[in-house]
Amino acid sequence: MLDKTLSPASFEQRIYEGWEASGAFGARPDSAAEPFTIMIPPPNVTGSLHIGHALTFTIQDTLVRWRRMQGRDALWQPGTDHAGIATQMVVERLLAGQGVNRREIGREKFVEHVWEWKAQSGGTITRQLRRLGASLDWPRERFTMDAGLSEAVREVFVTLHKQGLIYRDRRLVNWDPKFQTAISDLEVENKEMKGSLWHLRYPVEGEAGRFLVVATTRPETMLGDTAVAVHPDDERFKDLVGKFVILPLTGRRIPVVADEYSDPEKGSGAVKITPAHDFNDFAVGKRHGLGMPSILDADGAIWLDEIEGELREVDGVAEPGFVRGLAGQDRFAARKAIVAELERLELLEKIEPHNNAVPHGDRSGVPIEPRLTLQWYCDAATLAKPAIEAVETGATEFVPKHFENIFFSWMRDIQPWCVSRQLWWGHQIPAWYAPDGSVFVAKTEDEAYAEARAKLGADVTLTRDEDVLDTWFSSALWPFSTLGWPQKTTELEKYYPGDVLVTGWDIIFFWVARMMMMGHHFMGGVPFKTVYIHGLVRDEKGQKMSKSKGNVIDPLELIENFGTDALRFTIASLATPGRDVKLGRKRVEDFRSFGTKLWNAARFCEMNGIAPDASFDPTKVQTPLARWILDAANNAIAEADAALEAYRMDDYANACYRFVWNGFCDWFLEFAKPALNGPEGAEKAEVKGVAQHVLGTILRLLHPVMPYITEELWDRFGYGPEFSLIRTPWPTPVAVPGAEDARAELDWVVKLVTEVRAVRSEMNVAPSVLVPLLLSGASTETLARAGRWIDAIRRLGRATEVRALEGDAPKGVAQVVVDEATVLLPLADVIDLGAERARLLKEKAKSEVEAEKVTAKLSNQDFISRAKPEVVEENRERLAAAQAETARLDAALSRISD
RNA sequence: GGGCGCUUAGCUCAGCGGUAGAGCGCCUCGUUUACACCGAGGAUGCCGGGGGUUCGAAUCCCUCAGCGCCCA
Repeated sequence: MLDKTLSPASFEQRIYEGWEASGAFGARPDSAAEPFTIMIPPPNVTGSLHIGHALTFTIQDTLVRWRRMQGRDALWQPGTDHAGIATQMVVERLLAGQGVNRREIGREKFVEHVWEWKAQSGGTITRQLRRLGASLDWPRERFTMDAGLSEAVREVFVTLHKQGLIYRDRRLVNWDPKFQTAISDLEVENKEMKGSLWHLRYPVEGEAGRFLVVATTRPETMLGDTAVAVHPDDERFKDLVGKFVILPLTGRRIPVVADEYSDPEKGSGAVKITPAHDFNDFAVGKRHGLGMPSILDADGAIWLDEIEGELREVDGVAEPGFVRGLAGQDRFAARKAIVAELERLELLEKIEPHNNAVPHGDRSGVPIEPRLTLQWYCDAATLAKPAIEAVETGATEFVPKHFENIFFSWMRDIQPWCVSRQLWWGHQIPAWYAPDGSVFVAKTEDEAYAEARAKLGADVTLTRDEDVLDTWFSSALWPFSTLGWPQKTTELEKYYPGDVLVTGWDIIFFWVARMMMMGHHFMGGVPFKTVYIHGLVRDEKGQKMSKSKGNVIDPLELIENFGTDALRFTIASLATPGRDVKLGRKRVEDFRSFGTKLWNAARFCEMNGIAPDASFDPTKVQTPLARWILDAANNAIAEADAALEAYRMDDYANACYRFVWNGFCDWFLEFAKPALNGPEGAEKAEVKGVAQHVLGTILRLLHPVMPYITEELWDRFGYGPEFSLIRTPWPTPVAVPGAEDARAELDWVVKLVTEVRAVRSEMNVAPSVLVPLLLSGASTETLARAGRWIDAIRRLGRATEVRALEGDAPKGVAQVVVDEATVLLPLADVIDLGAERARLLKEKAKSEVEAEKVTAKLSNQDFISRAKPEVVEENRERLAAAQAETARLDAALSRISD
């Protein structure tokens, strides 16, 4: 016997282990079945499951289970990434807690610590994914730092270098002073901040008393100014172009240049140019051949090495001693000191409040610093071209479509990708340097030496590049590196390209775009055919979840309390295309009832001896009830398929919900009760047969989204051996004889019962009062139906009997119109005739309004001539129905008027 | 500044040319032998405003407003 209450905790773990042990998740490279491939977006190896993971992996698992049941050879490739910065940060903090600094212990030791940390915490997320029910092919699990994947990284780096698509360049990067590494544009978040606009007076050379006022949001960078730019058309400064100003504090002589970058409307109209500390200024500097001294070090502190030599004293303007005193000061402290000094020198014109976007490191949270350094770059623009084309031609399609615009906008304006990071945790760049500065890029040290010796002689000593690659560099190779590339494996042959990539819109640039570039370049084709983009999970108020806000919800806690299936079903129901998902504990609690409903329906079946029967043939059923529910099941299967094909998780979940609850439970089981309670015989046998068949269909239909409860019921009922539902074929519609007649018949019964219940409820008739139903104007078919369904109607409509009205209507009846017939409920003792009259008049008014609306339409000549004929015909039928209804209500009214 | 999305029942959201929907919530009734995480019934909408196209607009176009996001 099934327990009275559903307790997911009692079977989830056992079932998952059963599936996993039986190899149900495994891809079958040797099978002839058509593959279905999804690459997992690799979570951070040291991370833990958050609600966003629950969303994306529920969607992926649902798709995978569905396709697997359809007979596809499903590969859901698992794995994790090494998350360079994040992981290094965690381990550094851990060591700091023990009073250890990574620089003290050195690179090798530090990396050992990271591997230890990985060994310790690396299983967390994969364990949690198991709790979510994710049917990943675990034996194929990969890690971006695995030997194989590392080989792929080296291969790609070396190849791209040979092709000139990876190169070293000295240009401005986004420098994170906290982590002391370059980061990519994407890892920078601009935050709107309240700041100031400082107006500084730069004395014009040779014109005593004349100043050029520049406006800046970053006065501390003035130490590195090498020009002042004004707009070429700006009349105010025309005579100054080509002249020089004296840079305060340092005494440097810098030119006034004309450049369109300077906006006459902004600030003072003149802008200081600091090429080594601002991206725009860097461009101006290049255009005008300006010097580019750096004045900040890796910590973001003042650093004078590059300007020390040119400091000179200028009376009332520059004082080398002051500048030297700034050395080593943090950029923000230096700002204060410099502003104060300029004020003292009366070179500060004014300070205006000013809001500006300040770039912050997304991991470190500190303002990033543009810094001139030598880094490795990838020529993203060249790699992007075929990737853009692939989306333009539809080789890869985004779902929903509009996300393609986001992809295009970024890809068409893509900047060189800085791929080197000044970290220790990651793939060390395979580049070696000779003492003379020549660079040897090779897959191994031996190869690098071989090349170096050939070029520079036998006794050359090489030093390897200290830096590692951006984590996304290895993630970009994921769709093929996990399949064994650069080796030519059967997996690579069979599972590349993948079918669909599922991820949130925030990852389009970081990962999707880069996989598209690398996939195309190295595999000669797109890495996946479809990119399904879902929203992000937000709290019930639509706020982004964050630890600092304290509004995060823990998927594991939800699983503990409501079960994995409840969480998954909730997520699926709310996952509307491309929109963010507002999710709270309450939503999961509400949706939990669906699993309970299914459990109880199954329990009812069990109590009535409904059990799997392989000999049952749905195409041979005779009773309208069996035909009707099989037809409804066909419809549910079709809806589920269509929804899943279209990546509409919400539609799929809702179609299942409606069929199970409003079809199977509300009506089928109720209609089945008389037969189930009745004598053994053909009818009862067929009802039981169809019940077990449809319950089995429901379990299969729901399995992708609610894997646990469906497997538990499947096993307990004995539809198959333990843990076999996951491998059971997906249901397909069956040919149902006489479906249309069955639908007409059962729909009529439903309508009759619903109408009778409604009028009883409105007339406040207690359920305990049983009433005969008298049919007036009923066709012989209707009377026959009433006869066939008498037991169900009695039970569901609280009726004593159903028969044709003979002679005059009794006094005091409530009446409802059902198709051509009018149903009379003699309620002389309980009915309020006034209320009944009012009710009938209201009904009549409704049908009259309907008739009027349709009449207006039909009397419009344009409508008759221009609308589609079937629409016109439909409206004619509607009019006839409304008029007939009005007539029957009139008759009903006259019956109760004395 | 450029671009995108959203605005439909109290809440969360489907629908995207042909009779306004779902879930939850709310109100009334209910110990009918699966289920109160239940059953039956009910109420609730100028489909953001304005204009246009069309025989017909929540749905297509324009415009305005508000909210959100992305990129500068």
